[in-house]
Amino acid sequence: MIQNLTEHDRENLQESLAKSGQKVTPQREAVFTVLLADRDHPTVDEVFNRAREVMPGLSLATVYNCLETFVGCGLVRQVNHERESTRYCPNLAPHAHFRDKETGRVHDIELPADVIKSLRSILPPGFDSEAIEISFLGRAQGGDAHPTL
Amino acid sequence: MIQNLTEHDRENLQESLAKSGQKVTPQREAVFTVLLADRDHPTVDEVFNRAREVMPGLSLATVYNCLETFVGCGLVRQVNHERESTRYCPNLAPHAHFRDKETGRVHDIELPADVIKSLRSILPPGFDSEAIEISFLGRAQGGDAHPTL
DNA sequence: GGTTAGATTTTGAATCATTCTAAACAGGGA
DNA sequence: TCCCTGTTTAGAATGATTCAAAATCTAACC
Repeated sequence: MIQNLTEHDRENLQESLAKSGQKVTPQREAVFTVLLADRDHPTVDEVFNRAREVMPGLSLATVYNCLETFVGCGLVRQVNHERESTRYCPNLAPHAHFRDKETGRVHDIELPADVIKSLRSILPPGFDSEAIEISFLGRAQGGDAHPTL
Repeated sequence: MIQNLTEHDRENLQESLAKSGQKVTPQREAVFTVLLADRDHPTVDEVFNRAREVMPGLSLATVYNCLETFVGCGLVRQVNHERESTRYCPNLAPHAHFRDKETGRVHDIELPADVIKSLRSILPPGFDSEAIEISFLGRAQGGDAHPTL
């Protein structure tokens, strides 16, 4: 059941693309819609399959292209775990990831500003960090206690 | 210039392997020696090339095997950045990684216990974490201010 | 309406790190 | 010596991702 984009999301898409001189296309809209529909950090393949349901002619390469474009204009983040397939996450707020060893599912963990600050403070002088990535590996009980948002 | 293992390192190798019922072999010793010689987080290929200098017949598959074995018995850690080749790190103390955007080099950053604790504390109840991975991305000035340990 | 330029999409081939497979090898007991 | 088991080896296979080139689309201009 893939809903259409809300007015707000569509504008967000259109503006973010415009900022880097790019346009909204039906494919990009479809891929973006899929990402927002289920925030379960899908792989490219999962996005591809879901988007196909609504746009059967869509090609895998296009999904790669769209996702790369979105990452480029800051609409989504990549999530990697070791060398497994890259996953995609439309949550823009600063957050860490928790990967469940058993299920492989990735959960978002809110990241308070003071924790970020204390992390940055461990860098010796001369190290300028633009981005921090934090991921936990372990077991999450009661899977849905903290929905995968 | 690849030195031999120190008495201490050799014992460490031998004991760690023994714990999981495995033996020291010339290949494992060579690979381990390479890892300790330059702690610059080499890729498998780099390890392979360095180890070849001292053991010309060594095969790439064996390097993969050795490194996997070492990871399995806790002698080394894998370091991943996005989907680039996996790198290997013989630093066992808890530490974060800082990846220099320009050079691609990875630096170890000491990780104080209290920072680890504050990180663990952001996990909602029900999330049990066994491992945390932290990596910074940015620019490190004066490359060797904090040697790659 | 037709034309052109530029971006976007598509298909299929290519790449590259890693894993797998099956055969050769080594070394320590029986 | 002969097994047994673990290890190494070479090469094939895998799988995610990227690339290349042709096809398509869109918007702007005439």
